[in-house]
Amino acid sequence: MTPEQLSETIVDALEALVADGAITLPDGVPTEVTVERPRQKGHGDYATNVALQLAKRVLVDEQGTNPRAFAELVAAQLTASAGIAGVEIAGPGFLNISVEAGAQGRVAADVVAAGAAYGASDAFAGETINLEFVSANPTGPLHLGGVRWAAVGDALGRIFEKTGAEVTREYYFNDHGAQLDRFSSSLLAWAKDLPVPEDGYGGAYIEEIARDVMAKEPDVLDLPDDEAQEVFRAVGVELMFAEIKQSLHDFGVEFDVYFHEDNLHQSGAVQKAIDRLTALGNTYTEDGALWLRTEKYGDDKDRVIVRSNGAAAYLSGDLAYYLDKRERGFDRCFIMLGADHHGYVGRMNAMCAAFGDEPGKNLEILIGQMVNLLRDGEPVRMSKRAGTVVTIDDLVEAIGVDASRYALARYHSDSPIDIDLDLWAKATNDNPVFTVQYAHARVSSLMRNAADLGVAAESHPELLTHEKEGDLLRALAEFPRVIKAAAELREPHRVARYLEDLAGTYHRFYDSCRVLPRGDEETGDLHRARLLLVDATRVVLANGLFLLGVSAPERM
RNA sequence: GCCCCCGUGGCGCAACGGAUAGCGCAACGGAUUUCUACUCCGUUGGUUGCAGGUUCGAAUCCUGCCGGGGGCGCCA
Repeated sequence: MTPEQLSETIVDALEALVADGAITLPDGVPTEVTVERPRQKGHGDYATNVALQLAKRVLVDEQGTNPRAFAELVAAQLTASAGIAGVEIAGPGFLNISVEAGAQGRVAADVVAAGAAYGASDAFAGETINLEFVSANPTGPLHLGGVRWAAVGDALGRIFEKTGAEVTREYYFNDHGAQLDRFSSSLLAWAKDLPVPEDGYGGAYIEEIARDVMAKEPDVLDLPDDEAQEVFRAVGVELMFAEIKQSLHDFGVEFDVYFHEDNLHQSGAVQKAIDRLTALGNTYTEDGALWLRTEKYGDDKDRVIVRSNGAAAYLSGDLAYYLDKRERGFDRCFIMLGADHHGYVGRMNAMCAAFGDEPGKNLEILIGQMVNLLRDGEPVRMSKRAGTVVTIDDLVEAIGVDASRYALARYHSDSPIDIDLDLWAKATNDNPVFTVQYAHARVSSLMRNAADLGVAAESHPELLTHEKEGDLLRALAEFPRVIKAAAELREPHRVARYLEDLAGTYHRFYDSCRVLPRGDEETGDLHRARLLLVDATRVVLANGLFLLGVSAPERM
């Protein structure tokens, strides 16, 4: 019996009590109730706080009651329900519920039958979601700043898809404005053997790109400087686009849309967005510049969108981009940024409201704290100007894609993280990604052995009565709720933590429950039932790793 | 000065307002010649930064303080 099914059973019990006239619920019977796994052993398989939640609103004989008295009524009704082995009242009015072994054991067959689909739900069905993440400037290779969201954003996308949403992954190239002048002048400076310009970019990649541009356009240095710089800009940016896309592809992240800021300016979309906001009365002119009334919608102050020299300010691109997404039909637009951009949250939400939309719903901005790398216990320092940049490719080269993605996705994005490269490269149990992948390999090995012995999995739910079998079944039943919570809270790390728990639970089961027959022992139903449980574990480990974009190896 | 995030055993972290705050590592002591030992069991270790408040119930919500990280342009 899964928590969802138990919730239904409890709702049915409440309805039966109402139908019998035992209680009155003026606000109606809830459609679902909270069912959780008790932390403490001895508190049953599941616990619910319905009695505490509803006690204030329930009437018995037209009178109010207290949580414990109400709990007694629910417990009596529930005890008579199918699949329930026992109910105890504890503390202020918790109901601790034990489930019959047969009802519990069916989970294994359900998981295996669902296969890759196990864990899916319709919690976000009908939602059209746009996820914008990474969006690093095309003035250099992808560095560590954007990498966290590459892993977490893609995982979140997979989680939303698993809960029924339609997801578009999108990357915004800021290929408009002064930074590209700095990029192209840096390339030109290198080509002409001049020092790195003020505010320019340094580093080995500038040299590489400049060389590549010169290889493609051998006569570039014969042109006047301004024309030469234009060639370096056009060709250099194309090369950067290609390199960034390749890095992301190698990282296992596929974007559906690469959106170019420059298009918004060329197509008139920026002007259209500004006109829209002006029509809504949310702009004004002062000191020769055009301002957006963001303060009116909760920002610290108003923001310039067209500078007094006539140039569009950076925010104007964001206005047009947001409007474009909304017009493409996205109900929910997510933008994932690093902590160094948290100052944008206020103006972006205000911008959303200025269009008449609802910040937090139509536009949701997620902030991820900083990532640092540790090598030999020492932080790896970065300087963009000196060119000592740690790139996504450097990270992958050091620990591989699987460990990189797992390491970035296993922490709450509100916490800054230090990635210890030595730890994440280890093949031991203190490396979390190893722990989970190893469990999958161990399970796969067992399945192979079973096939060699000719033992086939079979469902015998009533035979799975061992304590460790119960632990494993309950853990497997938890998976859909973990995914749902991860989606609702935008917290993919919950999936990783769950998998680590599951791996531990499996190891404990494995240690005390022999699965395959030994020697010339005859194969029995318990062997087959346990093998089904092992297969179910394999399914959940594989499905969970998939959500994180991490491979599930069959051998290690 | 203002804004955002964080503060939980020695270390790294978890816990959607619920019960005796969990997990991994480290430390100590055991099991087991193993269906992948890259395993399992046990022990030690906490006033959840501090002080108030809300609640039947607070690590979690609110206020103030202390400490750490990041950010505050008519740059992009």
